[in-house]
Amino acid sequence: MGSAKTFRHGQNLRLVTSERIANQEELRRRLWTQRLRVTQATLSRDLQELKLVKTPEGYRPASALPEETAPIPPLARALGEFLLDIRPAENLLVLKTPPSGAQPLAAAVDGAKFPEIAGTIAGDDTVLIITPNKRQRESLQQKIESFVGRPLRSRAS
Amino acid sequence: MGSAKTFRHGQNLRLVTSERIANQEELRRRLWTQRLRVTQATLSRDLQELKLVKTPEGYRPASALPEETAPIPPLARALGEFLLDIRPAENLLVLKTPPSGAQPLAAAVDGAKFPEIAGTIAGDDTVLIITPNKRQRESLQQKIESFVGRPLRSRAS
DNA sequence: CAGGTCACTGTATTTTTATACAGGAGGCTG
DNA sequence: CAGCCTCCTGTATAAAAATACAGTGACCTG
Repeated sequence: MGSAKTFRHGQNLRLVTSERIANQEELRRRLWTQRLRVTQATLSRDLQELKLVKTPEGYRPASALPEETAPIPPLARALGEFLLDIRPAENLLVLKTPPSGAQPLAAAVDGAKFPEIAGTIAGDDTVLIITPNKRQRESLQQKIESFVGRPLRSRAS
Repeated sequence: MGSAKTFRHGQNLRLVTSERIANQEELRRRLWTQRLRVTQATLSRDLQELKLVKTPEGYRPASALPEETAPIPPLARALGEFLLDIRPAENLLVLKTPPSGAQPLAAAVDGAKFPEIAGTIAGDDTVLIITPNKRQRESLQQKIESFVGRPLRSRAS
């Protein structure tokens, strides 16, 4: 079950950026309410891999590191990690992500070079995919949904 | 002897930014070589006061990290402050703002959690709101307009 | 001067985070 | 299939950081 980790990473990112998590134990309890049963040790590793550092105001991305810019994440991985919701709208498809998830997800989607896609626009937590018409949007939506094994939670925003 | 602390703060800052200090104990040892005899507890307090956070690469000023996500302005206030124009377009709603007004306005709109909204994307002076269809856009538009007591005038940007 | 407050710090301890180690699951090769 | 990886994780523990508490000295104020 390799995808559990990436999904959990996405959840870590979402929780940590959306609410104020004081320590790993608290994060563990929040994940617990989502059926995610992991130990503090695992979260310590997760936070390290996500490059999140502890500040008095919670965990923050350790930006401004001269590190290598991550290569475009393969689509499946990016979807697992970032995709929160899919919202169709006529010839458009809106993908919701955790804060700052839109750019990497959009890059991955672009990289996949779907023929249906006319273009994409990424904000902070929203990716807008434009297709020529509703039919093509439906086709694309189906493909994307098939990539995501798990059900998506609709989050009002 | 109140100035000891200030001086030590300066030294902390100098050491921490010029070489890679892995933990408070190491910092304590470096200070020791300068006749500064303090305990780990004091350094813990110092680092907090200096707003230095521990990263895998040593201690860094928290200011180098992404700002605290500003509390989202209540919708009414944000609309009053930023909204210049409302432009409907089929199932889309374009909100114009003064320069750099789009992000805060979009945050406020997001925070209001309108059910009609599939997603928003904010540029610099433009917020694009996507709704599933024209009907919902009309509904949303009406709500937003009702929030704004004053008449809107189109201003070229 | 007595009494009170405040800022600062150390000691001892608790809380939080990191890690050494081992086991399980899956993949690959011969 | 055996043997050998690699990845991921939990348990147990070590390391690091934060803090409760108490003590000290400077500085007021009556």
